[in-house]
Amino acid sequence: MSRALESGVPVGTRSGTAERNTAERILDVGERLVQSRGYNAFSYADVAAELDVTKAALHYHYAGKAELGEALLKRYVKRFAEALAVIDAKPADAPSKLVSYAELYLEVLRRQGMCLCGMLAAEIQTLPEPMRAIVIRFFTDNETWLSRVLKQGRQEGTLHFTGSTRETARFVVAALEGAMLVARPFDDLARFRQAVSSLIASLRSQSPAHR
Amino acid sequence: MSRALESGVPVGTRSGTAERNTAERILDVGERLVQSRGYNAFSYADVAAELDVTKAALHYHYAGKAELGEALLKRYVKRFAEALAVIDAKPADAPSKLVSYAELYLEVLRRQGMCLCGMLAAEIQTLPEPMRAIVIRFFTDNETWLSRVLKQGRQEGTLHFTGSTRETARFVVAALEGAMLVARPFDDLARFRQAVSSLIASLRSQSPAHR
DNA sequence: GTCTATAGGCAGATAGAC
DNA sequence: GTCTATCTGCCTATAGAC
Repeated sequence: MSRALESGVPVGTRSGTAERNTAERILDVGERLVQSRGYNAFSYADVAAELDVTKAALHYHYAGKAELGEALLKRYVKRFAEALAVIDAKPADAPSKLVSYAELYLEVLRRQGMCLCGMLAAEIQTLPEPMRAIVIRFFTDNETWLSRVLKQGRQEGTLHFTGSTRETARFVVAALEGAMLVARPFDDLARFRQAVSSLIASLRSQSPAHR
Repeated sequence: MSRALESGVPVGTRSGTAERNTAERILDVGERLVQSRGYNAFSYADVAAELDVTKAALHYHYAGKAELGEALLKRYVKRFAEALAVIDAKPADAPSKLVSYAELYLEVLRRQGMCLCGMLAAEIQTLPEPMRAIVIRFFTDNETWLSRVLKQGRQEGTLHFTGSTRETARFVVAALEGAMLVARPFDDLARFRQAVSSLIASLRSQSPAHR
């Protein structure tokens, strides 16, 4: 399911001569830069240099930095939702789905990146309003998806937790985002994997009250 | 213990006429700005305007932005360590210590801020090397402290977890940093508190293998 | 210690030619 | 669609007066 998070090339959007839509390639570079350096530490000049075009060309495709940020954020959120749909398509128990879910994050981390929305969450106070709204939406959508998985796990008897499914879903999102955040300074994938193991193990274990 | 994280005024460092050391007040403002906006989104001009001095005055106290960043980071780490010492000073069971620990984060969040090192972790790729080293040190020190608390909890029988204490300590740090990160876009303290509840509840519950 | 003044660079953005 | 040229503004930083 990691495919869905990579830079897909929809055949129907190929232009006549260009190898790829410039608009799309701008998003690719911008997304990677924001994920590695942050929204406030990347510039039109960075993107332009990497694509070997001028800043003016970027402004043709995206009016300003705010619009570019909004566009790449929208695409990221859409792709993430598609990745979740892929997980849903295949029947699996709840713990397996959680592992698949964590692997989406792992794929991003592998490319030295932070979850785009996790990065933007840190910078939230400096973002244009439209971007803020999408970041918030990303988290609530993830919580909703996880709530369903957790509910399934509770019914299956494969997962055990004391709080509500919504509350626990929020905890899962927080734990994974935090695991990425902390793993990056150490440049250590193992740190992230261990955190995922601890998280899933804690959701498999049972409360003393239930014994 | 939240006191230790606020702007203390060491009496011995008062100057003759000034109400406070300017150097210290610069750190206060800089710290708050980095915690709310990030290292890359705050400037000497911001700090100068807030203190009603010129940028040149700031350069007298801290040669450049990198030195200012390093100084406020060092102070933050030192204060955090002091706060942990305060928790240690009073005998308490492991779960209580975890609650006290989480309250350190809550105090920061109350002021609309992100954990300074969590914020800098997001921006890690753009930071000067000396700052990176201190951020990493912050996390390892926290893990070491938490490892002791978790070990205590295991011995007391108040905490249960399958992985090693070090591994679980890393999970706790990740979960708390992530809970702050995600709570901020929602501007919702309750979100953070719920995540803490879920975390501590999951550490109190027992693995099926132990039943 | 703090100021004024200024340097030099890069940011985001626009006009208009091709 | 992409370019050159340019604008305005803010950034970090420094020199030198007080």
